[in-house]
Amino acid sequence: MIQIIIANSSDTPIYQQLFDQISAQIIKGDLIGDHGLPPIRTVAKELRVSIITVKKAWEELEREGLIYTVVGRGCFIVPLSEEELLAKKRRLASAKIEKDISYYKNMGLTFQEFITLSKELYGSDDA
Amino acid sequence: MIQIIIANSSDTPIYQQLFDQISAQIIKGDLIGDHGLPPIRTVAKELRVSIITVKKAWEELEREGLIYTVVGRGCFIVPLSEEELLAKKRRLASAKIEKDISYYKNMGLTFQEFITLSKELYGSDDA
DNA sequence: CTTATTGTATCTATTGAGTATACACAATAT
DNA sequence: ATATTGTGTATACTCAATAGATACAATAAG
Repeated sequence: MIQIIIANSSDTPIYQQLFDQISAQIIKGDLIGDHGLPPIRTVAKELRVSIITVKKAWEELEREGLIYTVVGRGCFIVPLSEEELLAKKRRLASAKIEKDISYYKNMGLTFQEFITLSKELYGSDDA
Repeated sequence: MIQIIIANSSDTPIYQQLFDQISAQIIKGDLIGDHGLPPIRTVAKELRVSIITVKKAWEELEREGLIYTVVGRGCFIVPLSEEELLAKKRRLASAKIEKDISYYKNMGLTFQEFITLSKELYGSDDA
């Protein structure tokens, strides 16, 4: 089942929060393919959010090839192999990392400095 | 002299673009301390932008301790030692990296994956 | 075929951020 | 005094995000 937490205080738009959290869960394999998502009306109601907002998030998910839609039936998670999930993850991550890095480079941060800071801040998963 | 390029097409607010570019130039040492910035009216006029927008950017720069203001005289770059500049750079970078990383972690990206992708995308300054 | 369910489309409306213009005020320099 | 520069504020415009409501389209279930 999908788990979503909306932070109205956040400066991140609600539809973006939805996309981020659901795409993360799909990519992590927490939401298995073929599994159906709840009707957007239901999601909107439970989260006390506009249908439009949910729709917007779902559209992005579909654009990323993570869900598909059948009018009259509902929205479903695209069944993806482990390999495909990994590719999706890399794709989403790369898009963001690329943008972030251009910012770091502009401020004159060298790769070494970047790595050093990242290591400190990543919370030591490993290395 | 300050060099600024405004991209109206960008989704980044103008005042943010101003802050980013000027703070970067200060931190890199391109703008030397004690040096005065042009009057905000002048900057606004040359960039064809509202004074309010420039003001907003300048306020952030002041908040970061990069410039200081004297009413009636103008705005000036805070003279900082190499060491202090480096500290500022780390501070600004860390703030952003920390936010970015929380996003990567949420999408289930391990530190190793993150490093691998970063290495590919940083454009090989070094290693 | 009828009815319920679900996604789609659209209209109207509100809120807030970002931005612009203009004018008056405060502090400093000459 | 006068010019220059920063500050403050009032007004206004645009756009993204969001909400509420209603009608339509496709599918499912009976």
